[in-house]
Amino acid sequence: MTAPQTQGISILLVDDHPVVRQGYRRVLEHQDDFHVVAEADNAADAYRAFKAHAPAVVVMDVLMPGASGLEAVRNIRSRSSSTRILVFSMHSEATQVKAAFNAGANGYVTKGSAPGELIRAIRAILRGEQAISDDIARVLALESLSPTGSALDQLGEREIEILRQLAAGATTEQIAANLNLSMKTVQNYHYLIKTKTGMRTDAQLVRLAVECGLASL
Amino acid sequence: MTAPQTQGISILLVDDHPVVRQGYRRVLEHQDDFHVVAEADNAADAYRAFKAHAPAVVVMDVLMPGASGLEAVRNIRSRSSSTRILVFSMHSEATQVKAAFNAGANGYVTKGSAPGELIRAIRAILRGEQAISDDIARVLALESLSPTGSALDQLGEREIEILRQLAAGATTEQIAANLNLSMKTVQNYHYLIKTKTGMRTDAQLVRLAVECGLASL
DNA sequence: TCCAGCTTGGGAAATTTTCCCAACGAACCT
DNA sequence: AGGTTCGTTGGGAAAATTTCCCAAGCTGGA
Repeated sequence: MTAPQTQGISILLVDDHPVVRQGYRRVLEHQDDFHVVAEADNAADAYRAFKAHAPAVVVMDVLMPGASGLEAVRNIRSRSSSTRILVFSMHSEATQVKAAFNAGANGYVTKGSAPGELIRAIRAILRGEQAISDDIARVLALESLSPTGSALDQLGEREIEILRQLAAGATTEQIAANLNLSMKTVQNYHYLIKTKTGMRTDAQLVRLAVECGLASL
Repeated sequence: MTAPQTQGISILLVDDHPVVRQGYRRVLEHQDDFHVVAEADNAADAYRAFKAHAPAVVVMDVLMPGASGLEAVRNIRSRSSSTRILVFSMHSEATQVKAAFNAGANGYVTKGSAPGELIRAIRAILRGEQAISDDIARVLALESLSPTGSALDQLGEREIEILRQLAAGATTEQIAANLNLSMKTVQNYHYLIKTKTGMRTDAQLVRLAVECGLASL
């Protein structure tokens, strides 16, 4: 079940854009000891390819249609704790990065990074380190300086779930039905979420939810 | 001011992600007569590179930080009507595609397209045709079948502007101040927009605005 | 045990939403 | 010209929601 080490480092490459995969494949195979053994363009195929090839490293874009890439990261991590998973993404928000590491990623590199950073990150996670690209490091560093963590830290589980559904477009009535609550309770949560987060309009709440990775689109 | 034809087809490649540019460069230069003469990673540099190299074709990602890529398309088009501009984008929404063509693009290909489609599109626009990738064709075809065009088609200018500001997170009061209207008028627009678009919550309005390219994130 | 914090909801005033309506001007058609 | 449509701007009034205060049950920790 562990990856073969005899002929270099086996890599599974996951991205939904063929051209982007070509770019990464080229960058990766420029390293003599790297070998892309499989590609996938969605989360389900990624998991299948992982089981079939048991690669030493999974390089994955978390932004894919259908099932979330983070879902795939979680699945892979639950199956193998030794596989190194490097996430690359368009996003450099701290919440996105944390979500990736929570899901089991070993590294996080933005798509804007230079090719060399990707290589360095892979070598780092192969040594057992955690790797992030320079721009991510800057974002996280700045965030750690600010007294306010993620806006979600101040919210309870129930509040987060209601914020998620609000951002998804659900009405108060639908949320109440979904969670078996009275509309009154949902209204109170709605208000509480706004005051706690300092958002004044529902539109701002949606943007917050998206920033925090609670909602997409 | 026109591109030299003697040594093949000169191409300017614009994308903010270095690795993505590498992927495209590889695909493009696999064609003997294609030659990438310059790259740029933002709208301003793209315009500068265009003026410096006068490429026959500009291949550009419209989704870039800072100034919109569409802005750059407009600038280039206003300077040269003979330059062929191929837009590629993550998005396949009809409104995005129309916006690109309105800005002066000759073709539109999604990043999810196979490399061959990109090549075909470039050859097509070089012949003076308009080119779109298969998935875009499907989206536009379906849209032309449905009686409802884009959700924005049914909205007036003022309504669109108010929707934009709502989605951006502005309060009724702020919008009224921004547009020199009474709050009552803004409220009426807000309601009218919801009924016209069939959206029930403000969160759904935000999602609609994002889908239509009125707002980001 | 007691406190703190999450969860759940009632109550009531303040505010907004909802839908009705009217008026003005511009564009368009005849 | 005259008429019609449509976008824009707002008033009014009932309905609904938001806002804020309060309380009770529950859980986990000091």
